[in-house]
Amino acid sequence: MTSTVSVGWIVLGRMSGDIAIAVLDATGDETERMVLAKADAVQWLEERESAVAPRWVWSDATAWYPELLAAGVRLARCHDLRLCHAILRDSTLVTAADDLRAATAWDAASAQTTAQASTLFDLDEGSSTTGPPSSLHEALAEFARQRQALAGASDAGRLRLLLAAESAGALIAEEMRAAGLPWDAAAHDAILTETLGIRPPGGGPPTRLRELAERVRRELDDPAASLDSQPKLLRSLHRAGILVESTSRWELSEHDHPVIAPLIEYKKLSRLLAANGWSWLEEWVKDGRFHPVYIPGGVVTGRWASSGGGALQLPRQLRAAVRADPGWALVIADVAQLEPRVLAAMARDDRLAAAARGRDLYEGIVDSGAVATRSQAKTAILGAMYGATTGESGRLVPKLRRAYPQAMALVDDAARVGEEGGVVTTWLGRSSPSPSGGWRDLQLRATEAEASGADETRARRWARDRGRFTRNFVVQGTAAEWALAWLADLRGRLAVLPQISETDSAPRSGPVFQRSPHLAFFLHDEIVVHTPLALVEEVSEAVRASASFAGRLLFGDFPLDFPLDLKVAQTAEKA
DNA sequence: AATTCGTCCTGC
DNA sequence: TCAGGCAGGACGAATT
Repeated sequence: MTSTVSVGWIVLGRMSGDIAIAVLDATGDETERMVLAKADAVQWLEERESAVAPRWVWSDATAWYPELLAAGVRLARCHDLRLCHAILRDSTLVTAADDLRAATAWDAASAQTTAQASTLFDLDEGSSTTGPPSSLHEALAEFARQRQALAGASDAGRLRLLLAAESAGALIAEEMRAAGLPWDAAAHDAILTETLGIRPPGGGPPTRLRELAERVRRELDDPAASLDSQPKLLRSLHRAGILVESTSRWELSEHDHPVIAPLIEYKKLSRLLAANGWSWLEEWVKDGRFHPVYIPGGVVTGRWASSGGGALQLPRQLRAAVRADPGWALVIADVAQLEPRVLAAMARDDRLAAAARGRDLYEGIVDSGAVATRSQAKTAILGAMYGATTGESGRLVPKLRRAYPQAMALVDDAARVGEEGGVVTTWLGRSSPSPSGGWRDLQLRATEAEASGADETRARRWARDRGRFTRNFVVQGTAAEWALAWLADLRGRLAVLPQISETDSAPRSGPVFQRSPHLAFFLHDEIVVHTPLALVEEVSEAVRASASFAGRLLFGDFPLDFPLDLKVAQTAEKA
């Protein structure tokens, strides 16, 4: 993320099994071009990486980096043309984006996403139709378009930070996928057995789950009741006199009937079995690692998405199965109340920043006198960021508006822009999508003289919906940028910590993830680092330093801290 | 038979 | 423990 003086870019492209390479100097002029066989290219890259550490320019990290990682090569910096294209194409900070928008081939999904769907027909051809263009020619053309767009941008500095952070994220996502999250299958199995009961050898539901199902059927006085089909269960409930409209937990719990408690418990357990039961364990945990697929920029706001294994929805209950290797530890850190802190900084709201000083932002709001209790503060803040209008949250938001007018003006403005069909932009320059054609049509129709009342009502509702989206977009998106900066800086700090081969007698060979501290998990505002025990202190310090760096990188000297909740988890030695 | 839709629950 | 934002995954039901 730091600026460099003379090191330029090296652009990579594929050419029928070989690698085509163009070296650009710091001003972007091409100084050298060559074609190398794949095997030679890996060595050449490794040599250039250690000699000059250029910013590697490639079409798509998912198409290039896994192979390099498998060969033991890690790169410090890249420019991911696919991800950067998406940002620049839509950013309101880019004044001339016509050329980028015309280059629609770069709107393609990542090679990896498409490859998963078509492994059966994978012909391993560079010219395949999946992913963005992979030739050197196309990469150079797109890179030129992107630099052109940046040159004319109204706040190129911020956009450059965003592109660097997004690209670093692309590297980190592949590295974390390759490294995996240390996962103790035996511990997971023990949790399942403890919660769900014993699996019958002949198959079928585990004992506790089956007992619960029988109890539910007994209480319903319906021996054949189907508990796994929503409509059928609903009918059974109605027959038993429980007049719910849905089978969701919150509605069930409003009723008083002996079937409710076991039914809710049944649904909870059956959910665990279906989502993260033994078959999940078998499918996703190999050799003590959970290998999720992360998708940087997979969410419109810039948050990461994931694909496969539900990596971002791991139930808290299973966190105990995340265990460091023997002789290693996990450093687990999350940011307390990231989004409201980001909002305070974006809005330069000194009063909200003052409330955020110290550990707990919600207590700070209570201390300022805006609301009476911590839970009210939390409800009010969430309501402010999500656009709540009703209930307790809707009643509390006005109090917040009086206490923190600057912060509230920022989200209120974002909502108004969205309602009017406009586009909002995060701190570093990621813009929200434009409203759909259908949305625009409806708003237009509703303003015409002969518009029906129904149209007007619907138009107003859609407008409010979009307002809530853009209101949340600026905060969630900027929080995602903060988190990316945190990750990217941390990765750099971890890279310069010693490998255990230098302090220990471990073998030098093998994947780099077996020798040094590495990121193992990331979830919006939480990171997990897997590290040799000897480096726990250094890693913890790096995690904190990076958080504070991220705050300064985005918000300069605005007085706001981002306190971490940091834990070290070490696997107990077995005697 | 295959695909899409709806519901519910998990995470932030 | 709902309202109010962003997601993914499972599974049954509806649709083609």
